[in-house]
Amino acid sequence: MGDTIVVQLPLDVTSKTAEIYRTAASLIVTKGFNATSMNDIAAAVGLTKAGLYHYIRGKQDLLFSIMQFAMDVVDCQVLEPASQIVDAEQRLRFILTRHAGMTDQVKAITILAEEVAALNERDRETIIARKRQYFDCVRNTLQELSAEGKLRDLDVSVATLNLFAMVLGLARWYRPDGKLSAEAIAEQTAKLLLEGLLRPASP
Amino acid sequence: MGDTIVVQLPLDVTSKTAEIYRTAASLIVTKGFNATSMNDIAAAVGLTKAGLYHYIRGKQDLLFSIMQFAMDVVDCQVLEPASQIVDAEQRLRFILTRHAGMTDQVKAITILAEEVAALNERDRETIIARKRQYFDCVRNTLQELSAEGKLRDLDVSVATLNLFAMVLGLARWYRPDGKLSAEAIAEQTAKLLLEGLLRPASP
DNA sequence: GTCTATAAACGGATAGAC
DNA sequence: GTCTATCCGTTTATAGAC
Repeated sequence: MGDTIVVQLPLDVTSKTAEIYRTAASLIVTKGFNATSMNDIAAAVGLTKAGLYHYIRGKQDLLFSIMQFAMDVVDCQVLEPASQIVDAEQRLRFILTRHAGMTDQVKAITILAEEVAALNERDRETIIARKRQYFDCVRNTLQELSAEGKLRDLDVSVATLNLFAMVLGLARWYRPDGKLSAEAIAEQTAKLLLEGLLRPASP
Repeated sequence: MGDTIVVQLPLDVTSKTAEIYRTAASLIVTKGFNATSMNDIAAAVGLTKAGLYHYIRGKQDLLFSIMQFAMDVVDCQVLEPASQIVDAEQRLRFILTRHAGMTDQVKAITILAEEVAALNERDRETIIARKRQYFDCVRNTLQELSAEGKLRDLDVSVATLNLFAMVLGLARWYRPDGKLSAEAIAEQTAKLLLEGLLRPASP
């Protein structure tokens, strides 16, 4: 349970572009997309605004790229491994702890949750479709648990949305300098959710 | 349990200013504060930008007023009645259902949670202080429950933050035209949280 | 690749007529 | 109270030199 997450990144982390994405993501998380200017981003990576434009097509495009990157991470770190777990309860446990445990490392996931409104229509559809895959995975898992009689008497869709609200909320208030480690918080959150969702083992 | 919430508003709802607050709040919730221009707000209330300035001092001031209004509602609809409930478990139940049940009516509460960064320093301190009162009320309630042995083995602070994430998240995804009523969703959410937080009754 | 300079548009806010 | 017109700062984005 205390195993380190080895993030197999779907992008060359050493490239300048990747550095720009990471820096921009960090700024956007703290200030919000619209309050973050290209000047801010350029300065943070040690460039002028014009220099920055050598690497990216525009601000909209930058946001979309960051979100695609975040979805890539979710896909290969959570969704793909989860899909290979046959037992629904184990799968849910894995998704919760894995996602919660990633929050301090991959800030871009917060952007995925909060800045969809800033995308243009075409890009928004793409991102929403990818997010829906994640949502459906969790929703189907709860559905399975319900069929197995393991779920409490809850509406599956509402429970899924509630679950996401709590897990995505982590990135908002978590501070690396707090008294609890990211792993400890992830475990606490997973515990609270699992107790709330699952019937107590009876036999 | 199915009783209607009679909102004793701390502001004259019929005034033009109140209409501006409501309209602006609605826009800010969907587009975000920085992406909402004074032009957008003016047009939505049927005025020009200059006309709008007859009613409000500026954009920053508008945001602060909306947040103060939202906190007034929370105070007199949730916090004040809750403080008169002596039993901690009953108090928690009340806070959860009451807050969750308000989400479709008072959109401004979402702004309270998401746009604090857009405030100037002085106003931000005021709002954060008022929010802390709410947070502390819930935190103390969980603390009491813990002392009574009714709480599961959870970190009280983390549990409180998790609780707020889920409850505040409601306003983000709730749609009035969905298949479940606001009350039903509020009940579901409260149930999930209470089962997750409290030990099962043993005797 | 990175810079200076600048275009073009938009934002918040105000002056002053009616 | 509401308007037209305008000021001024900021923003995204580009042109073109080095």
